[in-house]
Amino acid sequence: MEESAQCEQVSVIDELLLGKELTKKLCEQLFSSSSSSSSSSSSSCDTNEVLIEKIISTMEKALAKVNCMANVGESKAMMDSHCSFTNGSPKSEVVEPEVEHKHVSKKRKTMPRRREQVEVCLGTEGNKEDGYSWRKYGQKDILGAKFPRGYYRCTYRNIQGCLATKQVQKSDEDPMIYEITYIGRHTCTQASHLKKTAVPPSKTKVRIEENKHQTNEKNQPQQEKIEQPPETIFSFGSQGEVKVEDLDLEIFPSFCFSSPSVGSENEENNNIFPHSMIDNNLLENFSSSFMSTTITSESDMFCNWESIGLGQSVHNSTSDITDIVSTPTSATYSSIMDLDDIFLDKNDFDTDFPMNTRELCI
DNA sequence: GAGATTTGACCAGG
DNA sequence: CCTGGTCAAATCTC
Repeated sequence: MEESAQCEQVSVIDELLLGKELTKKLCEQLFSSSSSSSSSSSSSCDTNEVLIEKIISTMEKALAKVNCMANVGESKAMMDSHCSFTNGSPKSEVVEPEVEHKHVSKKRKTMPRRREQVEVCLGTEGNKEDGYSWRKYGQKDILGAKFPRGYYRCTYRNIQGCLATKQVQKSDEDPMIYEITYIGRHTCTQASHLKKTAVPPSKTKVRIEENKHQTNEKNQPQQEKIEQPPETIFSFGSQGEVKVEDLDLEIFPSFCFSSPSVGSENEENNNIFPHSMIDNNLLENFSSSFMSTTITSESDMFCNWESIGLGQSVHNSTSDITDIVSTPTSATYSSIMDLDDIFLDKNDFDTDFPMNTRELCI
């Protein structure tokens, strides 16, 4: 029994390593093809798609094995407690509002939920840059942190029972950076509304900065609080980063964008990114799939994944993603929670994943 | 006056 | 017992 489990584990690792290699290959291909000529992607696209299919296939195999192992092994308990989502089984979804209310727990920490963390460099308090309306309900000095952490919940919590919350904390290193941790998903109407209208918050102008050279162009999404001069900036790359972390699930430890493109206004976004950030096509894909997105199955996840890193060259169905976005969270990925240890190493992504959004998305 | 924010107290996990 | 997360009364803003 244990031997077979070990064999399975090895084969899973093999699958994942293969996936990693394929991903690298794909990245190299994407990077080189887009940097050489942005318009001649048709030939490489075919190859890319093949690669993508391989990657997806590899991942699905690995996941199937992991699931299999999990069902047999002792990790099942962990899976269950971690809102196991064995392929869409509604049996144990993420703790739903009713459940949370019943226990009236003042600590949400232990509740299984998906977390998203955005680390943006921006000049405002970061309260509404994601387009949702939040209400502050607490502030706490955190041990070891210079700045207090602010606790926000969805404004429509009482009205619509939306339990989305977020925590905003200034970075110790750079006070201009706010670490925002999103907990739970919006179940309120603004979630779906935002997806369609994506009304940018008003007032303060925001622009994307590229390596300290402000690429202030046509798009200047706005923010609500004007505590900053008009120079409110979102930065990416070397100065600032957009970091997405699924703290509980840790599929993608982090992403760093090195050079954002300034694209046309995107109307479709339902996510936690500041509107301005969505100007970037990649971010649209990225955010749609990973930020407020709910991943409901392995295949969904990999669809998302494919839409994230590969930008437009691969992404050919926004409606799919939109559908995914509006799907209830049921965290389908507990079975691969720890995969980043063996596959999605942070450094690998930072260094091996050449996500030059300008290259990819123009 | 309604809604948002502040802030001290409370609660529960580790 | 310490700490983080939440509550809720007081206060502020529009």
